[in-house]
Amino acid sequence: MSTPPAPGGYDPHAFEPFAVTVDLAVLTVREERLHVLLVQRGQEPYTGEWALPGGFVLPRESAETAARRELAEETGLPGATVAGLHLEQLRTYSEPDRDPRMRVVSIAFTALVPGLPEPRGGGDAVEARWLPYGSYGPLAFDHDRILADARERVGAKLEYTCLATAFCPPEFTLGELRQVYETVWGVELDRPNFRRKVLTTPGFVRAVEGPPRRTGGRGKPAALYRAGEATALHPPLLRPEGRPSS
Amino acid sequence: MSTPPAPGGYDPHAFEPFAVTVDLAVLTVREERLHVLLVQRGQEPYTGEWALPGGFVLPRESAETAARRELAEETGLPGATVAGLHLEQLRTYSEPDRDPRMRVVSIAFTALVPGLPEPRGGGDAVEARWLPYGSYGPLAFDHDRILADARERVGAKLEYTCLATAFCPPEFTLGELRQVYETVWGVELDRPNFRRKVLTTPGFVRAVEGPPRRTGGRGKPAALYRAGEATALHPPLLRPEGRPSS
DNA sequence: TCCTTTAGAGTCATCCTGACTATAAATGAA
DNA sequence: TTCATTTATAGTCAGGATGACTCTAAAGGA
Repeated sequence: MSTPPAPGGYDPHAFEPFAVTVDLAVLTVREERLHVLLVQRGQEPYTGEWALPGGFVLPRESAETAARRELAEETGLPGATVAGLHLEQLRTYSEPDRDPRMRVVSIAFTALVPGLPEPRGGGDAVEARWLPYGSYGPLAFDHDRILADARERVGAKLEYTCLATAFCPPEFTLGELRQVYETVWGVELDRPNFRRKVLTTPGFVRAVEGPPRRTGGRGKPAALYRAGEATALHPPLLRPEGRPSS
Repeated sequence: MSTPPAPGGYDPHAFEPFAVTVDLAVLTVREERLHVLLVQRGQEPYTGEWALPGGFVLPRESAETAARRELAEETGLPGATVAGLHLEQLRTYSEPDRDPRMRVVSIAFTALVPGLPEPRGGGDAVEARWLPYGSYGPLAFDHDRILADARERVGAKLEYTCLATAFCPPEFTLGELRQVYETVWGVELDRPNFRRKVLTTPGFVRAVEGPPRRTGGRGKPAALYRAGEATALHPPLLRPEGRPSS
């Protein structure tokens, strides 16, 4: 028998309840390093420690709605930014003792973002910050595990989807796009080969009209591109060797 | 604020609870068709309709433990079979109205199995059966959606993992392995090319010693193989064209 | 005995990739 | 000013992987 002790009436309060939360692994590339959006907890348990943004799903919300709400609350990122964010479900963590308070099942999401404004704390979070991946002590709960899963998933998706453009601003150079791959994979890629692959994959990127060029960098100015309409990479762009998961 | 109305005390009964369930998309290949393990519901809601096996996660269980328990209960499959089954989390479905009774969040799993004994009903299930994918009316809840997601995921994983051997018995012919790909993808593959790809991928399959051969089939007897130690396919075995999702 | 079916060996042209070379256009240092 | 450095971008070339085939072997069924 699998039904909890509420045979016919489904009394929602008759059995020990689960809490359902969402956690967000929001990743970006800054200064050639992978960065993670973390918040400092303002409540028990793990008060003062770094954790992924997230929180309880409310009674009438879907998990994705809750994820956007919590992200906006805890990081103060602009509403339009959060609304337009591409969220993807990572997996659900349900070990019985992952939260010391009570039984909490957490649905984890991953989001990839280009450079964003500095976040600020809010809601249950004292502070919110971009930190380089791995540059922090152990996170609260099982959030280190979630983050590792997120990184692995993102690394894999870069191979066979056009997801890398999500890390870039609306207009970007091929060098910036290559940086995304190099940073997430932790390898160096051959520039001409990368360029060839991206440009010969139909719909991966679209050249921006006229010859506008990138300012600021060291070398020769680069042409600008926008994300194309393709979502999948056929054939894929495989990372060299097995994964050297930095 | 995201914390439910239990600021300091975490009274588990103080707010409207969520129920957490698991649902299983168990797939196999039978007679050149993809089959799904379904149960006929013995309880409200959707009494008498076909649904995925599954049920409530108990207070001290992880989702995966619950999935195995429910599968054993509802289908009567042998305990050893269920224990050794490779379960993979698919995703979690959390739309507020997906269950008419109350708020239910369901963690869906996918399992790939070789030919298995006929299941029987049990627990909340009146009956349990293998049905050809798509050969049934609408399923209970959002289970059609879950099943479609499972098929898509499995099709994708066949490309870049060695997962196809999970559909095969311990010893199998390359023809049987090819059938798995053809059935899940809904395409025909060139036999010599498929053979070359499988045999030149290190660790995909291991030839069984001595020249034992397959009985029963029409044509020339085939050599037998076992699953190798590899789990990933580098480079992948891509399906032809875009997905003709049957 | 043939026809059909499947296994399995092998060929060939094409595409894709990794490794390189070379040139152009910017910045910063000497 | 000049040069070294950095990055972008155009090519080349060989080898590997793939798709489309052909051919032979070995079984069962008509």
